[in-house]
Amino acid sequence: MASKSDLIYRVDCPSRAILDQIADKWSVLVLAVLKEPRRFNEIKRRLEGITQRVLTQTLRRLERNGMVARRVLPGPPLGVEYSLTPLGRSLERPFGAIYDWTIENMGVIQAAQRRYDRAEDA
Amino acid sequence: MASKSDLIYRVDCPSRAILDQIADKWSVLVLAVLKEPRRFNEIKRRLEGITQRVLTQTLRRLERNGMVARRVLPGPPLGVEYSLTPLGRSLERPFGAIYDWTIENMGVIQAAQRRYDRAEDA
DNA sequence: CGGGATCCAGGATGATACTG
DNA sequence: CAGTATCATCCTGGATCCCG
Repeated sequence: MASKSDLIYRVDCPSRAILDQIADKWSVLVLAVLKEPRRFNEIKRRLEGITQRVLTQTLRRLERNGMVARRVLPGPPLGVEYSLTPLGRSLERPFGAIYDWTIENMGVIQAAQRRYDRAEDA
Repeated sequence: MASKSDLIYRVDCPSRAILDQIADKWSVLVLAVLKEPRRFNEIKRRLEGITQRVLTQTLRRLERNGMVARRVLPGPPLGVEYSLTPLGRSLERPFGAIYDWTIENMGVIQAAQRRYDRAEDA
């Protein structure tokens, strides 16, 4: 009875690789910040807690995936502006839904965590 | 000019902690599998590539966050069934949107990646 | 069947220093 | 300003063995 079709989410499905790329917290937040085009340090300042290294990596990954465009501003002084591509903009809605869900359900989740942790102690 | 409000996504906002909890690929896939209640090894079989350790951790985390319910089946033989709570079910829509987006845009993304990688070589 | 405990290696991360 | 390079560290995940 255990046929091949039991395996719904196969490892070799490209969607799995893509999920790996986008399903992380910083991508959600970076995409949110880039609703308007911004420069590197602008993004960094708005995402309290991110390090320059991780921000660079995240932006590179998003750029490679075609979700973010990188544009060097005619200088000096040096400047680089990041913005959403059409593909990146198409992610705004689903990612926004996640973020909104998070905000809406913060209270419920924190209550659940307290309940769980209390039960653990016993 | 650089006021405190520039900092949209503060580290101390609980939503950031919650995003940490849910924004990973396995949560998306586990929640998808649990559209119907399933037992541990059923889930594991359907999520090709996940190890038992990681699946356990993911389920525990989802349980702690109040998104998944764990129920020990009257045995023997032993059995444990996992199912979505109402909170978990409320995540189906936004997570499903992410998954659908992934499927729809696989081709575009892979093309972008090839383009990027080719440009890198040069 | 459904895990818990342990060990171990590799990748991610933070801090720091340097550069065009 | 917008990164790259390096190093020490930490944490995750894989593999394995065991138990009720």
